[in-house]
Amino acid sequence: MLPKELRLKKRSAFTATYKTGTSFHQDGITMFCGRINKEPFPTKAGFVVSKKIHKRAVKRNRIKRLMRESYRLLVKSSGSPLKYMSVIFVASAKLLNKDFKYINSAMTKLAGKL
RNA sequence: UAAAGCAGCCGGAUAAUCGCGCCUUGAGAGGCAUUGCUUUGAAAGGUGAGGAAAGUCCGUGCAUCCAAGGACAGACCGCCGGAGAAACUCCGGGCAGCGCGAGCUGGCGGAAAGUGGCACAGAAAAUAUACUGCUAACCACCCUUUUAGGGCAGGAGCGAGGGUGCAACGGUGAGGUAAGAGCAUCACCGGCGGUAUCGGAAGGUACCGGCCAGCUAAACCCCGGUCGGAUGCAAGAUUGAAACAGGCGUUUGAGGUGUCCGCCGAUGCCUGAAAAAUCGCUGGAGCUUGAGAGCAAUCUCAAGACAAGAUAGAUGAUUAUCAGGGAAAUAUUCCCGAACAGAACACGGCUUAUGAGCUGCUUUAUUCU
RNA sequence: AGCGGUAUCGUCUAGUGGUUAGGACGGGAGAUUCUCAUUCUCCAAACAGGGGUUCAAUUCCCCUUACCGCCG
Repeated sequence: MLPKELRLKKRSAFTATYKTGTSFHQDGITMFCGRINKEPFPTKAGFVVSKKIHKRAVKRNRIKRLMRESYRLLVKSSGSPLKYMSVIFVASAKLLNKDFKYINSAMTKLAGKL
């Protein structure tokens, strides 16, 4: 789990990030990026796993937690990215029953764009 | 030994590193200000998903609004007794069905108040005798003949047979008769009613009676019982700056309260939204242990502990060892290390999903003593 | 989290205790034409799954599954 200041929380912030439109895709994870950051605040991150992916909450939570843990380790090793104001990671059905290593490699590739 | 039945338990453990939510203590820093208030908060300690948290199928509490009156409608329940706040809940008993048995299952009032339905087949599907059919005892008729014999189904009698169908107006056997029939005949069985008796009741048992009443109420309905209604914690309360919405006086066309009577609604004057924060929010019809009452559900008493409370939503990631399981195989090696599944106001049930096992009691079969 | 609704041929739908489950579009075959279109004839194709009530269930009742909606 991330500390509070690195989490994207408000609904308005989510819709604003989606509107900006820059997005990247890698191995079942889609990354939406918000506006370019003008001040050196750390990027806020949000994680989305839709109900369409799986009906059961346990499996959705598992994907979400793995993505979050991977992002946390990246922040810990290389510092918080500063380029964008916000970033959202959206999972697809491809990630069902995948382990930490698979998701971590995908997240690392995406983080290279930050 | 094998196969079953019932009741119950468990829902992994330990350690290391890196993290998150909440609570307590709170170094330090900032602001107001003058030794108090407030904001932020390093670090430490504590604590952090379930037996179903699920489905939302029932029932409660809690909250707001409407109404607080009457009648009707409506919804739900339905063998008896008990438990429970209540329940499409639980326990015990009865009855019916299933099973060799231990046991299991049951939405289990009324079809003799009324209405409706019962396709196809069948004579007929509910007022049975319209059809087919049986009968020459009786009346009528005919023939032979003489005190009777024969014919004839017109009258009359009969409800037995009619292959159908889920179902045919009690069943089987005997007696009886012209032919027959529950036929004021008989035996056994089924159903109905009465009496006696056992039981707290549902109901059981015995005897007697007349002689029969199809199925369907998860069709309408009847009987008995219960129920203020609506909305649901995104209920709702408080704080909160500006565009825009709510509260108080006058009148009856449309609208609302399940419907009707009855009651609120439309027009003029005064105060406040959304986002956000705090509360609601977890100490409870609760949990554990022991004693007592009861066949049991459950209740009573005593002691003890309380430790999720998030809000884009924490309870995680990686690694090692062990319990445990599987395979090879024999002093070891390899693999797995789970299944169903994640709190969102709380509780009582029901239903559905679920891995590897363990414990106790009981039944049946086989073998041995 | 809470509260509702729907499910019928490939698609859109009708039916509501006894039906050969009807229709339209689409598909296939044939006829008409020199060929195609149009038109005509014929054919195939469905009651979401499981259990119960009933003589009989797409229909009535219960459970499950899938989909959709409301509420900020």
